[in-house]
Amino acid sequence: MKKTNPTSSGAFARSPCPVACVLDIIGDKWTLLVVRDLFAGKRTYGEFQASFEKIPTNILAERLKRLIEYEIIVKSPYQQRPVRYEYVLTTKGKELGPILKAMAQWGEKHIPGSKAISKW
Amino acid sequence: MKKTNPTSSGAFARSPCPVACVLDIIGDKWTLLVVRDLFAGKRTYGEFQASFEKIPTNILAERLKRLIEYEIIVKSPYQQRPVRYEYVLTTKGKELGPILKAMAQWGEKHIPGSKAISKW
DNA sequence: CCGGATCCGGTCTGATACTG
DNA sequence: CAGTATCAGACCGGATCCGG
Repeated sequence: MKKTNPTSSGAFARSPCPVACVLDIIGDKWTLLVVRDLFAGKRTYGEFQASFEKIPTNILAERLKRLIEYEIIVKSPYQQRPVRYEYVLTTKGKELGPILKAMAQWGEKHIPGSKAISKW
Repeated sequence: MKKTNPTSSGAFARSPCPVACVLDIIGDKWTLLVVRDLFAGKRTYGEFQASFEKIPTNILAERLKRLIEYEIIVKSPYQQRPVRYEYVLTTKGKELGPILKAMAQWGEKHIPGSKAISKW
């Protein structure tokens, strides 16, 4: 088993452009939304699912795997019987903050009605 | 005829989160790549197509339309007989610069081998 | 119940061919 | 050169199913 290649990830892997490479990792509708939730303090599968945008469960599971592979988050049990997992941003993951911040600022300025959680 | 709904755009339009709204506009593999090219000085359809990542022609045409709708770029003829068009960033479009810059910085730091064009 | 895996129809992508 | 048309296959998203 090699790839299963979710979200056509890897297409730009050899691009010399860092923007293209980054888009290969986070360039889809859902990934950054999960990262946003992590910045907002959410940590569990259920919390991600409960977000306003209603990410489908299979997509969420896939994106979490991807984020782990890229070492943007780590998964660890925080409770036994029943076992529960939490997802936490790594240092590398936290450094995505400026991207989210830039997006939020652009959105707040150009999309009426949007209001940031200002927690990046 | 209303829909054609490219790239499932509009799904997050009513989200209160600016990040989600922005991802609705630029949250796909190709859109920001075109914007990147614009920042890099490219202006014509052919120049976008010639980029390293080889965007499919139908996708390019669709994304350009979207960017025009969102007033991120404008299209105008710069030559007659034969007529030639150029695409130029609006002020709103240029303000996407910080997002690209943040992505480029993250990419340069975390993806070995990538080198920015440093022109944001 | 919670955290996911699986199934499946419909939509979108992307390669190629075609047109002005 | 600047797109439009076409079409198979990949992917999304909703529903459902399953293990602990």
